[in-house]
Amino acid sequence: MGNQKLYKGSLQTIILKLLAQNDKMYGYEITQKVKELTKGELKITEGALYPALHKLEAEGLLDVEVAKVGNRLRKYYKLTENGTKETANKLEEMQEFLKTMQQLVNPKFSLE
Amino acid sequence: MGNQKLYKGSLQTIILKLLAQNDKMYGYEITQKVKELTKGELKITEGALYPALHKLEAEGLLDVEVAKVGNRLRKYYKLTENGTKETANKLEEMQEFLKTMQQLVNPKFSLE
DNA sequence: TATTATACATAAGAAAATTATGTATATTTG
DNA sequence: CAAATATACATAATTTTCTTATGTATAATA
Repeated sequence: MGNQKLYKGSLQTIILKLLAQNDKMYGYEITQKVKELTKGELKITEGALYPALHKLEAEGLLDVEVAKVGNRLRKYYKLTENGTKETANKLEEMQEFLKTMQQLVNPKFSLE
Repeated sequence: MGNQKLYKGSLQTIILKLLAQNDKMYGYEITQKVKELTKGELKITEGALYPALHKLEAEGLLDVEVAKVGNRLRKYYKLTENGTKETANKLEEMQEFLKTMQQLVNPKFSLE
């Protein structure tokens, strides 16, 4: 389908950041929120999202809580204490990266 | 060794950008230039760099020219015509990504 | 009633790194 | 002058993180 210009490694940070802002979210909700916040720029695929959520949970950064809504299940994820700490780290790393890349890539800053 | 916060996929763009600014460069020179420009923030490892250069060459984005300096060889890479076009595309994509991520991650823009 | 949206999941494969080696020459330092 | 560091290439095994494709099932909408 290939629109995607999501650099590998950034998905975790996006998930964590959203959970830091929203307390608890479920998978599908995350995909919709990202689409909304980025005006369709970023589309998180399910094949990337669910494994990422499972991994973050396995690492102890997220807690999961299953809820039944109507007849359908939802898995609500929220940050653990460790997850909150890691979120801060990852956000800082991301900011650094953005700043650095901005400088490398920005045409106004191209003094060799 | 793991400092690295290079998001996967960004290395190609970095290489192309540097070659757009410097006409021709060799591998080792690229690693040093990135280190210098980012004040040590980004360190391009050889295991990532050389395969990336080979790939860009195989895709016809780079031309290579071997030079002998003293008793040691250098492989100078430069953009092909196609490479120049692709560089523009990749830079635009990167700019988009940086803008989008900035919005997602920037604390000042955290209205849910 | 058929399509689209909601909601989860996983498996095969590809892409792009990391980490560890290997080879060799040139320069610097103790 | 010997040892260490820097220069300069390379590749292989492994890991990480996606894409793409597929599967299941319920709810809402056209």
